[in-house]
Amino acid sequence: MEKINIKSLAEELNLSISTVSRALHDSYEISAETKKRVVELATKLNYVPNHHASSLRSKKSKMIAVVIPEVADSFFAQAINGIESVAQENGYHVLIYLTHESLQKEQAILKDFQCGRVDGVLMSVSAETTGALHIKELMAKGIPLVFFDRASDEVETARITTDDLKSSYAATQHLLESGCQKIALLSVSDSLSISNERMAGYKQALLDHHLSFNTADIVLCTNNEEQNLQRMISLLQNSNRPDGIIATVEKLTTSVYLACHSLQLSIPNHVKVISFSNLQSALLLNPSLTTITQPAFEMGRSAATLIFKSLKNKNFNLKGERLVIPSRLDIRSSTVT
Amino acid sequence: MEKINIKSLAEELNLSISTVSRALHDSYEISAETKKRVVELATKLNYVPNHHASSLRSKKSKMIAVVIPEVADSFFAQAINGIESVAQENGYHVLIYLTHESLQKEQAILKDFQCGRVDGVLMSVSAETTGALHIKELMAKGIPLVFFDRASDEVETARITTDDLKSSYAATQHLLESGCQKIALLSVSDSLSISNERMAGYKQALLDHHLSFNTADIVLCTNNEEQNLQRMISLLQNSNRPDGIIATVEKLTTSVYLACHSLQLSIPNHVKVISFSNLQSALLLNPSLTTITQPAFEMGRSAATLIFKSLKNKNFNLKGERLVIPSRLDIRSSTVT
DNA sequence: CTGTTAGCGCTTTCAG
DNA sequence: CTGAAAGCGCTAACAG
Repeated sequence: MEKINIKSLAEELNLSISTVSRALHDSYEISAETKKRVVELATKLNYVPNHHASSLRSKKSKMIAVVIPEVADSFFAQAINGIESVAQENGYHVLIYLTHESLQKEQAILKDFQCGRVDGVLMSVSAETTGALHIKELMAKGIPLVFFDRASDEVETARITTDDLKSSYAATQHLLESGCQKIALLSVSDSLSISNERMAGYKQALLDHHLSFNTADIVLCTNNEEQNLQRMISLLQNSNRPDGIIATVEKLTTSVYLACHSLQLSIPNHVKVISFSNLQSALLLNPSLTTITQPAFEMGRSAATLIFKSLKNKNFNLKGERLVIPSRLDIRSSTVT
Repeated sequence: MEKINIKSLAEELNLSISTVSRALHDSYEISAETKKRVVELATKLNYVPNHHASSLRSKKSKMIAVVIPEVADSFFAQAINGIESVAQENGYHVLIYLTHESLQKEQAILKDFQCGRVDGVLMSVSAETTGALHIKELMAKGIPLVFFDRASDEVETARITTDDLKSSYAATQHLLESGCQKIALLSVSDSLSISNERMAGYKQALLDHHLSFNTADIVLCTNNEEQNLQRMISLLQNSNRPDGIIATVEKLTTSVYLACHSLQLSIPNHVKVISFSNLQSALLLNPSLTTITQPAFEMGRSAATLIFKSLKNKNFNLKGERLVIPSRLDIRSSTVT
């Protein structure tokens, strides 16, 4: 079977290549008659346009990139769902890149975008990221970028976040009102704005309840599960151990649970736990864990919508965009050993 | 700033375009000296190759597509993680497509690949999929395709699965040995091979325990959560209700839980539940749910590895490849109301 | 070891 | 309303 492209279509129809191209793009300057003939032959011959050629020529790839730390976390899984659904509606394709929280990888990935591989980028920065030159460089090339969840403070562009400060305030308050005396906060970064917000809400709640804030109660965790578990254990086997814990990232909750298990501590009898989270089904199944449920799907949709808006409407400015989508405090309280 | 490409590099260095191209590709027929000069200037000027041009010319996109029903499910989230990690190691890029269990979408997506958008495809077919012409057509164009988890029986190509029959046999057996008299199986499809396997293991276990198998105990669920919940409720409020349930798909577990909750049934006292699943952290936190934990990450890695093997080694035949990665029965048994 | 040349398939002025 | 022609940036014969 001979390969079929607009050239072969043109020959078959005794039209010029450009006419066929225009007809397929439904250009206004082509007669209805011709359009019909072209489209009919195209479908008959099962013509599929070569996207590489059109991208090369038109400088538009019809692709967006999603750059995230990991997709293991169900937050990002759902965010991808939201992003992909909007992309499909807009005829765009979605590339996924995982940084595994490494700045170096993040840089390499963004650098590759400079050649126009994608038309826009949705990004959640890695915990390791401090500088922002790689991001700025990319944007300087005219590629729009939207942050979702984790943003860099050094870059002026749209960001979709949750009400991190408010929700961690609410979480802390809830624990205090449930009788907790000593609340620990588990964090993954001291540079991410999102971590700082969550920390700020926590501190503010303590202050408003006339409690002193103790640096030792903030546990900075890493990407190393083993190590995190050890930290949880030493935190909880301390005679002066916390009776409330807020995990600012879903997966840290596992470490807490494991630590409690090995120390024979009961949740929530000995320790009350609140986790920032997004496990739809699973946490629903779990009777012991109060969660701050983040609107991952909505955040994904919003971020994608914004990118496409800026892609369609060239003079649309992303800089001012700040969308805050509220999360939900889901209180659950059965007992678990 | 003037745009920089291999042509501008060539001019700057007084070399020909092809020499520069070859130098950047580390071709053996270029002197070390020249290579060094080229690479140095390239990095100095921050040269980023235009991937659309090279794809067009070389007919290789260095991209693979992952086509899955949804990513909400943590199985696919982890599979993506596995796939992306292998892709990164091999210098490939990953496109994600969601079919939302719709055959029509699946067809449209695969059709677009025919123009060479991607070099290979990893796929888990949608529950709705019956025919396989769209898949065969794609493969006829020389695009390698590997199934993971959900395969089509009508297509001869590599498939990565778990030991579905064995694990559902084990699950059923476990319930029987725990004293269950009447076990229901929740399924999502009666055409997917994976569903059939799981059903077969279930039936076999019943037979081996000299129990009769009752068609009414197999509940076919859909993509509609509301509807599924209703079915669970009518299943469980029946006087002759099952005392054991196997959910062949993670998210059906939610419906079971909700139904039990509204009917005030305790898990596992009134009903023992086993779920095919892959929630790392969350189910770990859940004390009541025995799971068949699927090796999602490994399956993703294996599928990707296979694709790259076939991409590198053109005469590598995928047809015979059948990789079965064992899942794990994780028994948990605390009580939940 | 290096250069010349001919496109990949498509878009897009510019002419009619 | 349609056609001719010039490339997008890169690769890969082929020639030296």
